[in-house]
Amino acid sequence: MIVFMTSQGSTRQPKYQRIADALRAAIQAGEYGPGDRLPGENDLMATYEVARMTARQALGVLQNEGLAEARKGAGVFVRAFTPLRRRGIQRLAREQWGSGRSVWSADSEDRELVVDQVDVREEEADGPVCAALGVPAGTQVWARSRRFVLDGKPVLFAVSYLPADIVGDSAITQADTGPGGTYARLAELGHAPVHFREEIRSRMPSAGEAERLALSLGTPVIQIVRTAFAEGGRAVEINEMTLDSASYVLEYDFDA
Amino acid sequence: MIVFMTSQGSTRQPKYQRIADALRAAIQAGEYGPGDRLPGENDLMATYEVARMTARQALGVLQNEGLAEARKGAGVFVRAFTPLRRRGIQRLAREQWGSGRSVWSADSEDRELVVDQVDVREEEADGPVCAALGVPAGTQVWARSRRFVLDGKPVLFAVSYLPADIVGDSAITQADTGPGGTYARLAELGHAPVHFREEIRSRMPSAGEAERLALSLGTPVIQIVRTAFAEGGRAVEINEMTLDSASYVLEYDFDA
DNA sequence: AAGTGGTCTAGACCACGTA
DNA sequence: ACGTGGTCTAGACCACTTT
Repeated sequence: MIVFMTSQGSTRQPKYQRIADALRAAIQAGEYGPGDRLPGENDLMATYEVARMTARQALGVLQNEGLAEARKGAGVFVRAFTPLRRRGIQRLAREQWGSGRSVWSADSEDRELVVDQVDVREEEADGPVCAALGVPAGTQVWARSRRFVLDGKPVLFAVSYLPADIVGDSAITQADTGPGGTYARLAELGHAPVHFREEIRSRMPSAGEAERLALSLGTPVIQIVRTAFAEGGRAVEINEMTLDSASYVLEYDFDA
Repeated sequence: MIVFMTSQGSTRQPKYQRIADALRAAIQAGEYGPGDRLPGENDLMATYEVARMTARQALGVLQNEGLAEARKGAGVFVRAFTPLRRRGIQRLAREQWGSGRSVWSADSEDRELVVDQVDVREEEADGPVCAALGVPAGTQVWARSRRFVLDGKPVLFAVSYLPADIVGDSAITQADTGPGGTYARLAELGHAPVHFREEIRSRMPSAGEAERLALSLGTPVIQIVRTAFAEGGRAVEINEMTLDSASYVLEYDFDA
């Protein structure tokens, strides 16, 4: 006689969840450390007497939680995390860019940082950018995009928009903006940023974002939209950044 | 003659991805608006001539991206977003809690906010909490946990820890901390917070977190760990918050 | 060459929401 | 009552990595 044991059989949880729970518990108990290989589909099929698709689903749960990572032909492995600390307020202090240092140098001490996929062009601003900059629809802006790769792992990409009428033909229109970066140049042009606003969201990446940041399954992105304001309240830059959430901890320090 | 078309057949993309791409494009083109029902498993099986599991996988992609949401017995629907704006710095200004208002009232103007699952207890602090508070291992702390439900949707839960020796038997040990909340009480006790640090991470929720916040698939959580410092630099509170990323936009305003 | 995960089929029963 | 998504089986071929 065949007993067809559905999920109701002895517990009310689906099998794949119970398998995922067991693996998750083993990871958190330290039985599998960062980088270790987990039991694969075939192991789980044997151990738990389930079909391939069910074992697969269990491993899928852990990947979607960001706990594990599959490598084709090799196995499923426990993920390791070593996030960067991004000090939101200090890194933008006038002393940073005033002294000729890059804002980014504050985030990645003694790690190899490569800037990648640089693109600088003049274009017509779209709706949301116009709204954020407070300029009429169709205004010309300079759009600067680039990607940051740390120790071989892409961690962030960013596009910043500046109204064309204030950047003129300064180094902001070049790939290399020179010492102190965009903000130092804006200061020379008489539009030094005096105030910043950062908006933070988190969501799952689109397929394109996942590829550009080499994200594994179960990794959200953090989106930061920064507006820089000059004296008088005019918005002089919008910077739209997309970060690998596994690579970053954001920090904001402020007084009551 | 049967042509067995594998993923290599005419394109190099898997079928389920092509189906997901088509649906995603239709959503972004506005063919399906927020709340609309997408074609279901049976529709996709017929339209694309695939097996149930393949149609399912395609719909799974959209859910994991946070674009769609399945309702058992009903269908798969396009998700709608209307995030709250949480002004990280202004909401903690002394005037907020100094004037007897709750810090939370700043986030949710004219929406129905319910505080839920309140639990206040004295306990021994664990490792990470001790490190963050700068107290020796095993120190007694008060742990205050609660959940916030906005218009029927849980949006956040938080646990805050305060060293037992400074809260004494003040209202901080009660479910209701009184006008101005914990920070106003700390001020009365001579430990008014003068400085805050917020650390922000994002990741996929555990199963427990997903349930407590009623998160659908493909929704990350944002974790904020706030440390409040009194005059002299002593940490007087750690607040560990877990937010539904679909319900929040964080904002930080500061000067250069 | 052997083993791994990735994709896919063609069935099945279930719990649930809606009509 | 019916259609929906949720779970599950028992096979199969593929591309990939490792040995």
